[in-house]
Amino acid sequence: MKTEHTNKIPEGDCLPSVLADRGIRPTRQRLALASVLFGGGHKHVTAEQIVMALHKRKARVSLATVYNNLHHFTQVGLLREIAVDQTCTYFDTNTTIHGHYFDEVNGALYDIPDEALTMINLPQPPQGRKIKRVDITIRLSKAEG
Amino acid sequence: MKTEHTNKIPEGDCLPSVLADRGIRPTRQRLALASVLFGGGHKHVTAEQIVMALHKRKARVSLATVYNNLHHFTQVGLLREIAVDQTCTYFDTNTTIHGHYFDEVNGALYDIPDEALTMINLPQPPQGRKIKRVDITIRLSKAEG
DNA sequence: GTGTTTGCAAAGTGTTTGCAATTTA
DNA sequence: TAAATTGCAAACACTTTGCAAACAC
Repeated sequence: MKTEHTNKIPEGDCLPSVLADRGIRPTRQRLALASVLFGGGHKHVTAEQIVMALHKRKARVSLATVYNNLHHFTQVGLLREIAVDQTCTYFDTNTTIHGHYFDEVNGALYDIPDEALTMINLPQPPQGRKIKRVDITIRLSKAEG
Repeated sequence: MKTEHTNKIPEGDCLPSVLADRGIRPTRQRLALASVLFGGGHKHVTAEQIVMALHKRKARVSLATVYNNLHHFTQVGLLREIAVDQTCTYFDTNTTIHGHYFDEVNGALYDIPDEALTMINLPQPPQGRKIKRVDITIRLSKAEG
């Protein structure tokens, strides 16, 4: 039997198996991280936000470990990196192709509803290359007037 | 004979007026910068590349001044910033909405032809916000065998 | 002359890395 | 016990800033 990598990630006791299925050792730090990330609903998070969330739960995980594992999770397809701007890296628990609004006024990042944006003719990659990721970001600023 | 494109920024003696039109003082450094940026065809550049290009032309402009003026030019609409990834900021002399390929193999950044990618239903911005910028980036990696 | 701009070097920011101690299987 | 993982602090790369000197008008 082969594990299905659906977009839905189970909660609670299932968390260790989420990691195990991808060949990742379920350490205390990783379980805490997974619980914050996959504990309910999709999220857009920065490393900093993760550390704060962990701290609130009294789970001490160093910033370096958070970074290492966010990248580790990304490599195995549990997360998707989002290029919003150069000052800060966001990770998205929704790994499907979809766009984001980035609100410059308050730094908020949220999904563009699928029905609000349609792309057709996603182009073929050039020779010898494959599409690794598609980033679509609509930056918002304060409407004047 | 070559026909000049219409939405190109004029060269030579016209450069000072490009700046003057936007209320920017045409200093030696800014003219050199404008000449590299707008000297022919649209370009995607980093601050580092600009400094190297200027150096080749024996025009000494400090990195700080290049950064300051790239942002200054962006503010007045001569350039558009592109969020490719967090390690480096690109500026585009083509300020219209269009997508980019970013080739992770060699760091190259180039336009997606208009006909290769079509977006319909560009969404309305939420209440109190306006769309400041649309970033569409397709990241390419090596196609494995 | 007056306000703007420049350039240097220092400071800042988010991220990555080296390595000894710890933990997992 | 062997290999993987963690955490700290130092290193990093890119960008911004403070300020005196130079420049544009």
